[in-house]
Amino acid sequence: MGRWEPDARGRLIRAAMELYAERGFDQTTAGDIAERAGVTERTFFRYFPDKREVLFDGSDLMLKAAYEAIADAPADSSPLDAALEGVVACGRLLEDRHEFAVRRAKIVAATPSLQERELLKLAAMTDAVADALRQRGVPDPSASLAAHSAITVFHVAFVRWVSDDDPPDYAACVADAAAALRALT
Amino acid sequence: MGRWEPDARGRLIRAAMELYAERGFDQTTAGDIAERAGVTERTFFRYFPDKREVLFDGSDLMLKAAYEAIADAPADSSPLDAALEGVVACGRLLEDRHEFAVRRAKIVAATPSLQERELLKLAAMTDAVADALRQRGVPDPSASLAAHSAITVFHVAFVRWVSDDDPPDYAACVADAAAALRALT
DNA sequence: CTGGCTATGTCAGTGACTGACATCGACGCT
DNA sequence: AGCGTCGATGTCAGTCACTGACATAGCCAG
Repeated sequence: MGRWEPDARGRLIRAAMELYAERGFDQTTAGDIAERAGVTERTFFRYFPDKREVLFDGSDLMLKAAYEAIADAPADSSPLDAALEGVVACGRLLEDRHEFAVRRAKIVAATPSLQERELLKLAAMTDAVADALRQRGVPDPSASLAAHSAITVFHVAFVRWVSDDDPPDYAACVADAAAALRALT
Repeated sequence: MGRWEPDARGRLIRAAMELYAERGFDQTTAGDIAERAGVTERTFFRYFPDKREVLFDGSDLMLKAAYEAIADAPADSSPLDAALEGVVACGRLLEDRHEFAVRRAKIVAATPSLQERELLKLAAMTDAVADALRQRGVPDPSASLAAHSAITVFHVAFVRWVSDDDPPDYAACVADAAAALRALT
């Protein structure tokens, strides 16, 4: 593998999480992270296109999971129900990592620049969900609106899941949020 | 006023729009914008905290407009209806400036980094709407979900308003999107 | 016409990111 | 064992976003 220890990527992610939590995102330089991970700043930027992306490593996995879950949803599901299947599938990727998610969420909440990136990832998920719905024959603007609604549910459920002191499981948060959404209209 | 011509801020905004459209956001330096506006790079950063913000000048006006419209909504409106009043109020700030909005939207669509900022502004609007709803006594998670739904409507309506060749008025786009949203459930 | 206030200019510095090039270490081939 | 290749890393120099400290120019009040 590499020149020294294996898993430079993993070491960089852990080092970044530690440093962002200890002194804050803005007070951490790329060089700091690299040093703690035992590599060079240049190597950091070979693994991650920028300082923020290091906190969003598995996000493309969630995209795929959502897309596939929607493709596999029962043919007679409503657009919103199908989209919510995607959200639930994403949730399964999170269940095991509650503590990690909480630590990460605190860092993101403290830094507008990281919130921007998080919102961009959510927008990418929205697009993926909308595409998956169109693939099932759902026309616009229903596809787009159902996608936005599903991601809203995902978002609201996620916020509750990481901020509640006594964490219910993520699927329950999603179910509650979805029910509350339907109650709105 | 200033040392030379008045309205440095306006000149900077116009210069930035031109340059971003001509060569793209990434190919434009802050110095380029300042030069075209007849000031120094340093002065640019006195008016705007960063290169992106120059495209989001009136966004806090929309925040206030939304908040106040929701506060003034009829007491018996449903949370979602009240939130949509806020969206309609924002729309009134846009009606006159369709051409500007289209040019701006093209620039934003071409640049992920600007999309991030736009999403952050939408998130700020979501928070403002949710606050306004809570002020009316709407409890969470309904306030949050209604706010997200209203901003979804705003967003979907806006995208249609700036991409349709034959632009209907913004209020109509909002009404259509809201109706489609209700039809989802 | 003088002192103060505000918008601007100047300058030096930090840090994110990039491209070009050198080097190291593992692995396969002979 | 010796050799060549290749991918991961290091080194270096450069651009540009952004910031703090300080100088200066026009304006207005007295």
